[in-house]
Amino acid sequence: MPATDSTEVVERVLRWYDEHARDLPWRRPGAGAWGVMVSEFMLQQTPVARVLEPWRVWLERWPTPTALAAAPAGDAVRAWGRLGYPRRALRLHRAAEAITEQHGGVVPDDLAALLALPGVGSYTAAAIASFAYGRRHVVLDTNVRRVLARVAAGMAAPPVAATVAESRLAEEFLPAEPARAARWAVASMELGALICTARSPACERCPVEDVCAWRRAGRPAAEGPRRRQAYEGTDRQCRGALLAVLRSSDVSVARDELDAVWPDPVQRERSLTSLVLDGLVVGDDLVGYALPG
DNA sequence: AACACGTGGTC
DNA sequence: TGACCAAGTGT
Repeated sequence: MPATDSTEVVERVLRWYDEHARDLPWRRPGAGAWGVMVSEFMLQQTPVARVLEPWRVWLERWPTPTALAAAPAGDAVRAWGRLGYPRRALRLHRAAEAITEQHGGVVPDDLAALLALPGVGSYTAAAIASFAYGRRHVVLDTNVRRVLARVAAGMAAPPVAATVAESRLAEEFLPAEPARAARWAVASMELGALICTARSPACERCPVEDVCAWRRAGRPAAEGPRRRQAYEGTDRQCRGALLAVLRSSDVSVARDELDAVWPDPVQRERSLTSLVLDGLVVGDDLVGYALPG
């Protein structure tokens, strides 16, 4: 058992959530499992504020997995807009095809079937099963990892890579009753997103401040600085520049038009090749380049 | 295990 | 002002 009284923490966080939950569109009853799934794809590494509008447009245009599967993959990539990581759009499209062909057009409700879908990893599978279907699963995203690290372990931040200890801890907090477990999953995420934030946590408004191990220890700083990945001048930035050209064009784009947006020819070639390899771009120097039909 | 993979907002 | 951060996945 953790030193922290998990039952008490869960109880208080659920009560806090009752009062402070954001009214996000994918949390409304009408959103459906597909609405939840689309939101989870869009929210991978992307802030809520930037997802709201693309999500609304997406669901209006493709209300079901089957509707999306019937559209060209390029339409999905274009509709993804500037959310970032456009491979997610491609994976979502491929997942919609798989759901259409293998699951009768219905988003699966069990972990194994969800995990088999492209772009669905352990977090997203648990999130869909929990949020859309009320199943009991540990939903361990960056918010929950941070909340548990602080409340129970007294650390400012969770380990860089997820550990079995974290999963075990999360399991101890998970209520036995499925509906309550699902509620805890979304509530603990919300606490991490609104109160127990990475930068400047609002402990004074936290429902579990007085039992938080990190708060009690005087909010000690994190261990070492985490080195982050560079972006400026990388292939990622180059790919983004190339794809931006193709996103904004309805017709095939000539090679020299792509050459104009990135100075280094070697990196440009490498990036374009990787985009084609990913399936985000189709074409060649002869016919030009475009998003996949 | 470590790295690739976009983009934009914040302090 | 640039470094950090945002509901991860795939290799």
